[in-house]
Amino acid sequence: MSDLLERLRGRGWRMTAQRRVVAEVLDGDHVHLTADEVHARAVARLPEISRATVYNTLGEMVSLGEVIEVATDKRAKRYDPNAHRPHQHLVCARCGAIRDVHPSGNPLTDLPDSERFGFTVSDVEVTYRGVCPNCATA
Amino acid sequence: MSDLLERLRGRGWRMTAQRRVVAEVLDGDHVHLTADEVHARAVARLPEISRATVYNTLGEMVSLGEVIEVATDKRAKRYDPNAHRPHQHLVCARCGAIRDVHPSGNPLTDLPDSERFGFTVSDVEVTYRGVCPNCATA
DNA sequence: TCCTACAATGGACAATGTCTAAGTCAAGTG
DNA sequence: CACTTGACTTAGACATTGTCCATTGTAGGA
Repeated sequence: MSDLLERLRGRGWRMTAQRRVVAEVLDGDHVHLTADEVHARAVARLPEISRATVYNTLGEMVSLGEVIEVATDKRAKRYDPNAHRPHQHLVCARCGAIRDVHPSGNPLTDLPDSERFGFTVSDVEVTYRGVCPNCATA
Repeated sequence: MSDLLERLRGRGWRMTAQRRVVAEVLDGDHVHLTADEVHARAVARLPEISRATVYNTLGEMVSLGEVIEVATDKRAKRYDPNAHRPHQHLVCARCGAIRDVHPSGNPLTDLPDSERFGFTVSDVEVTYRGVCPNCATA
């Protein structure tokens, strides 16, 4: 369990009911919700919360570096509260389930200079795809 | 230079003016256009072509395995005609330029069994991010 | 040349995300 | 504790990207 809300408080982030609810529904391990899913869950706790606020709040948490935006599916962006430890993602091609994974080694070193085209490479994002145990038996 | 049009013909794909134009504007190395960009370029050659046709045609080329869908930016999908050789992508964080790159080793082997959660992992997609030479000097 | 199944069209619709103007409130100040 | 102010929230219009469908057109075989 991470502690998204605590991390945000610790940064002197102005706290409101809306922001607290967004942080609460997003927190946890292997959590990768779309903005709409976050909104749906937030509404369950705070019916007046608007879509715009959810989008704004998620965007700010990303800017603060406390939440990561991931593009594991090609439709909506997903939000991952587990920003305190570098990790990659493993996605089920059938049901879309997502797990956080930690590959051995540093994928950055796999890119030789001759393949860098003069870029200053600073980051790498890896998405593994496969079939989860649940879908494999079905 | 790939030869997208030839590959498609070779598969007995029914050829029309629209399909030919889409294949032509998409062909080349380090080409990663969005559907809208493809449409804009196609219209320049064949003004009557509709958006739906471009989407359909791109979707079919992907189904045939002759074009790859990539999600390097988090907005629109991009289409890469270089499907005949496995490769990854290097993206400039400032201008969005995209290069095809070939990391050493197989990224799949970097994921230990203990991190596979019982999945049958079959594929991996890697996006390197950095700043291109052009943007670095500006 | 004619047929017919497949392809293209255009416009409505859907999903996701952004923006704005006006109202509301958290938190520091006195 | 009330006041003030700038930041936050709201609702809904708008923008972008993508999908669907009924109709019209056409590639390619008979």
